[in-house]
This record gives sequence, C-alpha cells and structure tokens, in this order.
Amino acid sequence: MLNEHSTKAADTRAKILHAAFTVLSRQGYENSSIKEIAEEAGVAQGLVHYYFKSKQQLVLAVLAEVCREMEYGTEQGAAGAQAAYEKFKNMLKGSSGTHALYIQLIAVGLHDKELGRGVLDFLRQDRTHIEGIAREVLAEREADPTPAQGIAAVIEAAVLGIMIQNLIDPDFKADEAVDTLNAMSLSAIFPPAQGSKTE
Amino acid sequence: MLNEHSTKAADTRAKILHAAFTVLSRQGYENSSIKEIAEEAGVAQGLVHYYFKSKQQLVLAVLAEVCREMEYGTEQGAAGAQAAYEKFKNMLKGSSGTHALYIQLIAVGLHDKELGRGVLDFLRQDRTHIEGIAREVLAEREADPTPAQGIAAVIEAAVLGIMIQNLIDPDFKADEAVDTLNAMSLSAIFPPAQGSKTE
DNA sequence: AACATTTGATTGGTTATTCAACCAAACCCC
DNA sequence: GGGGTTTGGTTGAATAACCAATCAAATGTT
Repeated sequence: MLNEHSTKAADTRAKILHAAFTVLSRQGYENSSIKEIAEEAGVAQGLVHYYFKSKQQLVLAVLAEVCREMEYGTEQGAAGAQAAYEKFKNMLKGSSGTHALYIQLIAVGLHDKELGRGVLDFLRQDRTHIEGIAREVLAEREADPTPAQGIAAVIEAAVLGIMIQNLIDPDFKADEAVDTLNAMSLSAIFPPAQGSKTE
Repeated sequence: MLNEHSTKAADTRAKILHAAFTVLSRQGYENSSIKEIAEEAGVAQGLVHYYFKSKQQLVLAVLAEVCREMEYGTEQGAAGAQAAYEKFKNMLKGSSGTHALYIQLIAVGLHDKELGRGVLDFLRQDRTHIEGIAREVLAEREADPTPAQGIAAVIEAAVLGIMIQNLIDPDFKADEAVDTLNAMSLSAIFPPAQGSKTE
C-alpha cells in the first residue's frame, strides 16, 4: 500500500535525521558534509537529497528535533519554576551534544535567513513559556504581572549564556550558576526595598 | 627591514585584519573565504597567508580585535556597575556586527581547539572583571562577598544571552532586559527577606 | 646586492547537488 | 494467478564550483 507514509520511507528518513544530529553535534556545522552524514546513516549520498532538498532543509529538520529534546515539564507556578531549574541542571550535565548543536545553529542562523527564522521561532516560544511561568509565580505572590516579560527575557538570556559557558569552560560551576539565577529571579519577584513597594 | 616596526607592513597587516573583520561579521565564518577577504582589503590572496599562517590564525587575530572593542570602563563600585550597564545598552544599539562575529566565533570555537582556547580566555577575563565589580558592590553594602562568583557567572551569562536575542529577534526589547538584569543583580545583593533556601 | 613585501597562478582537496540507472513492491487488466 | 506497468525508494558516479595553502617569480626598499 502506498499510503502517504510508507513505514520504510519514514524509517530511513528518521535514520538520516538521527545521523545528521550525531554528526553535526560531534563535528559542528562547517565540518559536517552530506557524505559523512550519509555514511553515518549507512545510506548512499543521493538519498539524503531525496528526503531533504538541501543541506539547509536537513539542518532545519534537525533543529526541530533538537527543540523537541529541550522541552520542559508542565508543572504550575513556583513548583514549575523549581522543576524547570532542576531539569536544566540535569541537562547541563548530560546533553552537551544537543546544546553544542543548538548554539551552533544559532550562530549559523545569524547569516542564513531560513535557519534564522526557525531559530527565532523556537527562541520566542521558549521565552513565552518562561514568561508564563513568571506570570504564574507573580500571581501566586499577588504581585504586579507587568515585569514578567522583562524577567523572562533575562532568564532566557541567562539560560543561553549558562549553556555556552558550560560548553566552553570545563571549570564552569553550572549548578552554582543555576542556583544563583534561581535566587536572583525569585528576589526580583519579591519586590526588594528598593522602590517603595513593601509587600 | 625585519623590524617589527616597518610601518608599511604594519599597515597592510592592519588593513587585512580590518577587512577580515568586515567580511566575517557580514557573512559569517563558513561563508567567508580568504579570497574574499583579500579582495575587500585590496590585496592579493597570497598576501593574507604571508601575514597569517592559516585562516585559524587570522580569525584568532580578529577575535583579539573584537575583544578589544568590547572593553568596559574602569569606574569603581556601584557607579562602575551602572556605567557598565549603560555602556552595554549603547553597544546593543550599535555594534551588532561585532556581536554577531563574537557569537559566531564562540560557536566555531566549540569544535576548533585553538580558537576555543582564545574564546575561553576572553570569556574568563570578562567574567573575572564582572566578579570584581560585584565584589566592590558587595563590599560597599558590607555584605558577604562569597556569592560574587556565582553572580558574575549569571551576569556574564545574561549578557551573552541578551546579545544573542538582540541579534536574532528584531522585536527584542534590549533596554528593558538590561534594566531588569540590573534590578535583578541589585536585589540579589540586597539579601531579600526570604526564608530558607530550598535544598 | 640583500632583504622584505607582493603577486597570481597552481595544487590538491573538498563540497553540495544532479542525474541516469536500478530495484522491489504495489497495482491493473486479462 | 501472471505479465506488464507504474511508483517510490535507492544507488553511486558525474558535475561544477569552491576553498586553503603553496610557491616561484616580480617588485619595492634599504
């Protein structure tokens, strides 16, 4: 039966995608050739272009895969925030390949319109998600929800930067950094005595 | 004359370096060829290799240049922090080429040992500088200086992440993000009346 | 003349992408 | 059910372009 998704086709497609992920995260974008990806997948070169029009398209598909791997849990409020931070700590220990690839794709996306679009989409979705959590926490504290957006921008930024430092610097104290970020975001939410807003 | 001060030699060297910066920041690492850089500089291809053994070496030299462009002021204490944040805001508006190149080089450095070393050096120096400021501020407040390291890590991270978002997302509200980061780092320093840390 | 600088053609290699041919299973008509 | 045909899947070689690096020769400078 020639149903739109013959399992065989889906299989090899996934195989190529997985191989692309492996090679790209191991060697980086500019050192990864289609030939090498095909070898890793155990198929002929031409087949890669049968499933993906161009290297761009392939990498774009890999990006989607990577994004799926970075999803958080869905707990609510402060508990959700805690859970997300813990999950992030674990990711920092384990999935360095994924992170390296992500940073790589961000950089390539700076000069590749199509890829850049994909990266931007994911980044925004991520930030929106963080903003949602921040809003919940602010609501729990019965505080003004306005700063949620700015807080989300900073947390998203810090997450990216911690990833980067963790990849580059073998001596980087990732756990400490995440804990500090946690504390900082919390104390941003408990309005400190700076302005005049006392509880 | 083999003297390091032959002005002509220094001149063309600088010319090539500048052209490399221009081309690299415009087109990204993997789309920049020596040929193109030579053209931009108005010299023959071979000359580039006369001054820089390899593309790696050239890019490494450009990195040093970029780092010089990113230096902060040297004011002390809280005033220094304020000044640095303001300077950062201005940079976010203007020097996007420099930032794009920096992110690019971070990414390439992930899989290029030599470049990676250079990037790491700069990153550490930067973080140490931030840590110094944090220490000064903590001292002004007569607070425990221990968390300075963690705070510096988070601020460095956030700076990187804000750069990235500012490059990628045309709607990113950079000023708001920097102000929020400022507030968050301050409130991390005024120990908020928070009960006990989660453990 | 000796040296530093500059040139541009050459080398040896890599790359993404295209293409004609091949295979096997699915379908149709008898 | 069995020949012929369409179709999706797969192959590996060919194409055309590009690249970093080298080098012998030319030019400029002291």
